[in-house]
Amino acid sequence: MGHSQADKAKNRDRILAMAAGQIRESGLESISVGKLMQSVNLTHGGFYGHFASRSDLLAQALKQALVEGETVARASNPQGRVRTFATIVKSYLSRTHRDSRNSGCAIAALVSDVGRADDQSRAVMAEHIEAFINKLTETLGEEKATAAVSTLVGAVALSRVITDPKRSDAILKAAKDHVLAMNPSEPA
Amino acid sequence: MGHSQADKAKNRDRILAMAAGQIRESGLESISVGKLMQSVNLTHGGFYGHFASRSDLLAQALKQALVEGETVARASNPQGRVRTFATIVKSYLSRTHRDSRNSGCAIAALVSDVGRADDQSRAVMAEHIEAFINKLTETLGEEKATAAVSTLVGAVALSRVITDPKRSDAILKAAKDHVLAMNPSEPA
DNA sequence: TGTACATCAGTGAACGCGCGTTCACTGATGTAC
DNA sequence: TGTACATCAGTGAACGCGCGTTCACTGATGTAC
Repeated sequence: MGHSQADKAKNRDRILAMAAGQIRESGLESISVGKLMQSVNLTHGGFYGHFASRSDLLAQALKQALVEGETVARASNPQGRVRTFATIVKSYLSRTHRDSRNSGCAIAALVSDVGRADDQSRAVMAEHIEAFINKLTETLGEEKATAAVSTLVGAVALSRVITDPKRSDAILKAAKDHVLAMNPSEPA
Repeated sequence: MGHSQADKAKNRDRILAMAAGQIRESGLESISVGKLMQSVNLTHGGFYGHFASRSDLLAQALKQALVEGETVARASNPQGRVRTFATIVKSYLSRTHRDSRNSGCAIAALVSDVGRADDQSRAVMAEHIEAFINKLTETLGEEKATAAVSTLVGAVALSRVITDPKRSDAILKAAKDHVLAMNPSEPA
C-alpha cells in the first residue's frame, strides 16, 4: 500500500467495490466505516480522505452496485457476444444469480430497502429500473416489458427468502417459463 | 396506563402493533427499543418485561406484520364479502396499497431485507409467500400462480422506488393488466 | 541528476452519541385471611 | 367486606459498547531549482 496519487485512486476504487458488494450482500445499513476500511486493509481515519461521510459513500456505493449489477441484464456479455431476450431472462432467473447476491442485480438485492430511502437514492435506482424495462421493450413492447421486469425482480427477491431449496428453484422456474412465453416471436 | 395484568397484555399488543407497522414503513433495522417504547408512551426499561431482547421483538413483529398484511391478499375482506381473483389483484396493485406501506403487505415491504436475514425469519416469510401462491392457485394453477405472485410483489416493490408518480402508476397498471389477463376464465 | 522542501495519503488516539440491556426502586394490583 | 401483604408492571439512572467523525501526526511522494 503506497502513498502515491495512483494508489489513492486505486484505494478509493477498492473501498467502493467492497462497499458495493457488501450492500447487495447485507443491505445498505450493514456498512460500518471502520469495518469497511479494515476489509480493504486500511484504517478508519483515512476514509474521510476519500468520502465526505458515510452517507456520501452509501450513495456512491449504491450507484456502483447498480452499474455492476447491470451486467446480468446487459445486451452483450463480457466476451462481447450478443445476449438475446431468452439469454437475459435465463441468466437473471438462474440459481447462480440468486446465490451470488454480492455480484448480482442490485435492484433485486435492494428493492425494498431503496423503496423507503430518500428521493435521491430512489431516483438513482429508478433510472436503472427504466433502463431494464427499455432493454426488454425491444422484444416485448413497453407494457409487457414493465410486467416482465416486475416478475423478474420479484421472483429473484422471493427466491432468496424461500428456505426450501426446491421451492426456491420452483419460483425461478415458474417465472422463467412464464416470462419466456411472453416473447411474441418465440411463444411457448 | 394502569398496572393490571390486562393492561400489560394490552401494552404488549400496542408495542407489537407499532413495531409491525414501523418495520414495514422503515425496515427491520429501523426499530430502536427506546424510541419504540416512547412511541407507545412507555419507558425503555419496561420493554424487557414484554420481550426477551430486541431481536426477539423483531422476530415477533415480523410475524405480526405478515399476518396484518395478509388482509390485502385474503379471500374475504373485513365485511366478510368474498374477494374474487380480480379484486385481490386490483387491491394489491392499487396506489393505496403502494402508498400505505405501514399497513400493507409485509412481503412486498420487506422482501429484500428478509432475503438476507437468518433462516428463521426467512422461513416465517416463506410460509406467507406459499400461502399467497396457494390462494392464487385456485384461479391460475400452481405454475401461473407462482409467476403471478412474483409479478405482484415485484411490481409493488418497484413502484415504491420509482420517484416519478406517473411512471410509478404505470408499473402498477402494466402489472395489473398482465396478471388479470392470466385468468383463464376471464382472459383480457 | 541531485537535493531540499511542500504536499498529502494514510495512521491511530480521542471525542460525543445513541444504542441495547440491567437493576434497584415505586406504587398500583391482586390475594389470603 | 376489610385489611395486610406479596406480587409485579412500569420507571429512570447507569452500564459498556460500537459507531461516525475529527485531528495531530508520520513518512512517502512529487516538485522546484
